[in-house]
Amino acid sequence: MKEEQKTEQIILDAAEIEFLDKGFALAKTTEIAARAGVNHALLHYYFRTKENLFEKVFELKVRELSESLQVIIGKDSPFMDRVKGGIEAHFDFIASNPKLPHFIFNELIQNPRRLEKCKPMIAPVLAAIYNTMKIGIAKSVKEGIIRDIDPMHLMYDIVSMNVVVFVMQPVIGEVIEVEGKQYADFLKQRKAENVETILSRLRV
Amino acid sequence: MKEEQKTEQIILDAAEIEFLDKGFALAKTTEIAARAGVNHALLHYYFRTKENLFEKVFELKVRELSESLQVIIGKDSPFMDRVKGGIEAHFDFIASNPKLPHFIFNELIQNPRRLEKCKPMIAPVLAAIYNTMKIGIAKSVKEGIIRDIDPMHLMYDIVSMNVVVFVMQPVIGEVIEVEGKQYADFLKQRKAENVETILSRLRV
DNA sequence: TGTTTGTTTAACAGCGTTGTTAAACCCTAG
DNA sequence: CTAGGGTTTAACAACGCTGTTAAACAAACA
Repeated sequence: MKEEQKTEQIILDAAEIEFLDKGFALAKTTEIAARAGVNHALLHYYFRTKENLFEKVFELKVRELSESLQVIIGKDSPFMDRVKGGIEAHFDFIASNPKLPHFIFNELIQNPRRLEKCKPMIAPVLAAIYNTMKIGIAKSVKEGIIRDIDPMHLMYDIVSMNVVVFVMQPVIGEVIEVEGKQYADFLKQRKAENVETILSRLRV
Repeated sequence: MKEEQKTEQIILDAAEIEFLDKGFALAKTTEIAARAGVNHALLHYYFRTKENLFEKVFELKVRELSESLQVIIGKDSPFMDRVKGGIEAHFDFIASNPKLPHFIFNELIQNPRRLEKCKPMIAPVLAAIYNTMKIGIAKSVKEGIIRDIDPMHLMYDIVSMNVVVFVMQPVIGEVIEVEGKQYADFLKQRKAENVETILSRLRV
């Protein structure tokens, strides 16, 4: 009987698409209702305000993006393998959520109140990753496996390389014509390139 | 007598600040007028519409960002030096225009019509850089100075590394407390890290 | 059966923003 | 001195979007 989703969830799903696509400012509640195949009065019946609905979507997405960083750490294995695996996992996550990074940062930049609310969600995640990396790096440096590097910079390196290609894709993809299959190939190359670049940076 | 700028330019300057800060959707013409120290009727007297005013600002900024890529090429000198100099120059440009990349991409993503209009401005610049890089790389590979790399990927590598730190700064800077002097130091480190990472990737 | 819950319809109030207009004003170049 | 362009004031029309409301309706359920 509960085969079809509840209406509330249907609206949330529609909202997610709309918000990720246009951002809070340009998204319209009427459009979300339409996309959900539902009357726009009903949307307000469930969520009362646009802000309300947005927050529900946004918090979920912030959590997802935070967790995506955790995969960079990976499980216990030789350091270089862990880094490689971490970069690839992180890349794959962004690849299946290509609009996520730009969306999150855009909303946080444009609305200080939201940023304030999210601090406590983001800070501990960053701290945890930083510490884990620091330990792994220190150990591997002592073993002479890698060059020394500030964990903060390593994080920036990985995130930079993995995120930018997807943020720029909507623009670059229009400027440089590329077919679907070609783009898939390009992404595969890009993933390899990112891994290789970071590993080169680490190799003694 | 022409010591003070013309009103039109004053409005443009105010608009630039406002648009870069909030983006087209959230910027208010009244706010721009106020910031320009000018009546809001006068703004419309000069530019008629918000869209009009925005386009004037936007085209200028797209040109600036495009040109910033050109510095990556640099002048004639040993390849590794050229790359190093290029990365540093590009980094410095973004450092003094930290909001520019996010602004441009955000507007292009959110408004397909604008993207369409900008294609002819962007495409030739990219093509030119691509070709110059391709030649430089081919030559240096033959000389055994660097490993082979697709010019496209090298471009992505450099831009990724240089841009992300500034895009993320408004958020990360809130999450991780950092004083002014410390931030300046961090940027210096970051620039060195970016150069080192790219050069490591290229070294045989 | 009647009650409740979810849903639609349709109309509308309120708000903020953009863009317009008319009138008066001020400065300065001719 | 005066004519014209730049500028202000103040008011307002128009628009689109958010959020509300009342009434009717459908379906599940007691």
